Amino acid sequence: MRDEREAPAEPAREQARPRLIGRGPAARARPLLSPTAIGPVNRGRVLQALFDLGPTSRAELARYAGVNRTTISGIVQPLLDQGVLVEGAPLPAAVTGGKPARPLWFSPDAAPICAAMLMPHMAHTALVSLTGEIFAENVCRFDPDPASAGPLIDGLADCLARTLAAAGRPPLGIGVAVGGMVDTDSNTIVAVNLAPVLARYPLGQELGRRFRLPVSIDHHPRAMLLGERWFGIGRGLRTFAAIYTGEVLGCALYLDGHLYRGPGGGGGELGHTFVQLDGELCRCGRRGCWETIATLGWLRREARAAGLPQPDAVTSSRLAELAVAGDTAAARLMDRYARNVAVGIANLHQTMSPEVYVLYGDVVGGGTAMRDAIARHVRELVPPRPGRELTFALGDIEDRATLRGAAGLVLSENLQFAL
Amino acid sequence: MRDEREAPAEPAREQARPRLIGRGPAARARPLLSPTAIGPVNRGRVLQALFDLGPTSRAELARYAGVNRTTISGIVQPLLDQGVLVEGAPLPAAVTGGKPARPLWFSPDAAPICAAMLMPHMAHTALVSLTGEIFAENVCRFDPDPASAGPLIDGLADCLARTLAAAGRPPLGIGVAVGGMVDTDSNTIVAVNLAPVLARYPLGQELGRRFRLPVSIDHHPRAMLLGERWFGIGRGLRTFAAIYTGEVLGCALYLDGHLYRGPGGGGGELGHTFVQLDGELCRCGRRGCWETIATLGWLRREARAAGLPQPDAVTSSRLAELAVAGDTAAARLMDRYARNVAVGIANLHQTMSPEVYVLYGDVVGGGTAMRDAIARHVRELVPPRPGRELTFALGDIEDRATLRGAAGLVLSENLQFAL
DNA sequence: CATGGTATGTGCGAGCCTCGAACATAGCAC
DNA sequence: GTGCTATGTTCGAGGCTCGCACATACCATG
Repeated sequence: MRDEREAPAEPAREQARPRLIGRGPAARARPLLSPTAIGPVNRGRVLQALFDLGPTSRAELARYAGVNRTTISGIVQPLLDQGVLVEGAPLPAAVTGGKPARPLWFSPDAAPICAAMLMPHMAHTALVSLTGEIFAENVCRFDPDPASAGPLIDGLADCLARTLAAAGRPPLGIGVAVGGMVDTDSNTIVAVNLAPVLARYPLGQELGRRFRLPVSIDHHPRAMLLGERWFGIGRGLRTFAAIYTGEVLGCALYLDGHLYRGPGGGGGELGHTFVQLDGELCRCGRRGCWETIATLGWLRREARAAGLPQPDAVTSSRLAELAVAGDTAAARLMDRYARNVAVGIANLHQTMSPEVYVLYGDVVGGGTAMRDAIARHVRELVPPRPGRELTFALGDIEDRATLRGAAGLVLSENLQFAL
Repeated sequence: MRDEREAPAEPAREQARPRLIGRGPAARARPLLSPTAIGPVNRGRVLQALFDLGPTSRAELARYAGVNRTTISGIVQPLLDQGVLVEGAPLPAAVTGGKPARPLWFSPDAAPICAAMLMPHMAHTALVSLTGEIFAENVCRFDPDPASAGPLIDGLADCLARTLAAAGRPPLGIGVAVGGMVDTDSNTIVAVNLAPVLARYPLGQELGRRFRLPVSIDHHPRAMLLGERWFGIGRGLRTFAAIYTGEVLGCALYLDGHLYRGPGGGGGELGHTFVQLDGELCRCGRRGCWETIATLGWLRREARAAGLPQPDAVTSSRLAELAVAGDTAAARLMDRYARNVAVGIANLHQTMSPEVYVLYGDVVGGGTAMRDAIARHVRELVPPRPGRELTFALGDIEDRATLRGAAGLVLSENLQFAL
């Protein structure tokens, strides 16, 4: 345990340095800006703006970014020459006249991104174009309970190799969304439930060695969030959250224009926050975690208690069907489930107050009815704050969202120059 | 209510723009960098580094920031000429020889910052030097339950005027820490408990008009956090949290090198997150908020139930005294209180995982015993994450921390060019 | 069909800022 | 005194954006 010091009572400054806490010896300031750094940064920001706006002319981009048109031309021209961008057909001019604008957009022939999801029981790989299309998909299933990480990694690598073979040109990089804890500083898997052999596996390094491409890995809710940020509802938003529901709960945050990764890639482990201190025993050994009331485990126990048919196969999707068919017990259970999910979202909202929540996993099966129920409960559970609104959206189906998210990892690495 | 859309199933891009959610018409990209912008940004970062490191030579700053020595000289020279910085006595050279370094530090004659705290019952103003010293303090008390905002604002303004009269040169600006909700976009008070007349008062604008100085306002936990970031334990940390306890709970977050302010200045309202869904009724009308178990209200009710003397005057400080004196009931209550405080911190930790927590308000009175108890409970309530450590620190006494924090608001405005 | 109006995209020189190399400075050790 | 080391400064080179002027392309009107 590190020493725990108190703020001094004496005038602060004399021995300023010894009082610093928690800084490694290699601590570095945020680097200063240099004229040469401007280029890549601005190129990244222009491309971000393109993602956020869709096909856009140079003049429009200049207005959006608040810079001179010539600046945009200078940034964009090399990208056109390299074939990253293409110039679309001239748009009809506005009624007021003027030279018609030529929108810029990503070339279908630009380098794609190789995306992968790695789950305990399967791997799924694909190429993702800069326009968000998914192609060259490959899937492989793993034996349950493998004795070592080898077979899983080999399976994933085979899948990746097949997918990469379909790429016309070398992709920008490989992004992997992992169904478990990931240390994003070291590109290493920390632990995967149901696949303990993957604990501490240096996945980034290993894939980089095999394929000679930059590799970005992260855990899967964060990847989904980035998929949304680059290709989905998150485009142009400054602050939003992704919530994954199902057997477990997951969460990721986009705050103030940046994916939030806590120290060592922590943060977002909302499933084990307390919502009922003396509640049910959780898998983590504590009582009353959000996971004890907002996962499929809870739902199925309650479905059995309510006498629903096939309680162990109940999902939000099934509940919604039953409710539509007039099963009032199912409708009641669905509402209670929605409220339980809403509790965790409400707590998150009080803590960080993002503007938009994107829901993934099981609750997506419940459709708009489920989404609206969750939204209603969250609004009821959060003290009103005048002028602030809340938006709830249903995310893509799981694999699609995750693959796009894995691609988003690579994009973020390439475009979001930290500064 | 805003419409709530789903991610489309078709290839994403064609009608990209209509799908954007939650963007005002004036949405702007992060601005591009320009050569002229580099100057102020780098100056700000060098000054930040000075705050973080204490008195430091040009060469050391250059190493820390990873830039050429000449660059630092170029940035620092104008600041020396203006009298913001001064060159200290040459430090003895290292054993290995070399020209002795001349550390740079803030001049005692540099422009100070005018800091204020505005609470329902009082105002407290002071000048804060760039070295963190507090002087020219003034205090005024308000009548309870005033009929209008006028007298409160006049009282604050009088206080400010007296403090400003003591300043040798015009201060950098006025920072105000407000004991209530603040909209930092509009520099307006949203609401203050116990002083409803201040609701929606445009404090920033009014003080700017009266004193012709830049004004920054924010709610007081966030100010305290910034005080720590610039003058205290937070120097050089990338991610930490401030937790205020007492009659109410407050919280502020410094994430990845930035103060977190949610949309419209929201976020950090941890007091009304649920920790016991069927718990006590909270002032907010909901049940089981953290505030129902981790404030002085709870503590005093329990003190009465435990038969402690003068239960309505119990504080952490008093509890600690009793416990030291051998009162086991007090010791037990103190531990329960510490655990209740720890619950909210544990939830925050799961959500954002900051490295360091600085505690303010009532629990500071409980001293290291209280801090250690809270630390122990948090560590017990959070699933372990290998390699991550948690640090707990006691903050300054309240007014001091808050005034420095108010000064920190102005510094952040001046130095932390958003970018 | 010619003309004026409007908006887009492109050269060109100016200005800002950092960088590297070379140099002056100031202490230590022998 | 001589060599060594590290700090701080001088100066020219290079990267990037900006404003201005200009070519281009379409509309509306008479």
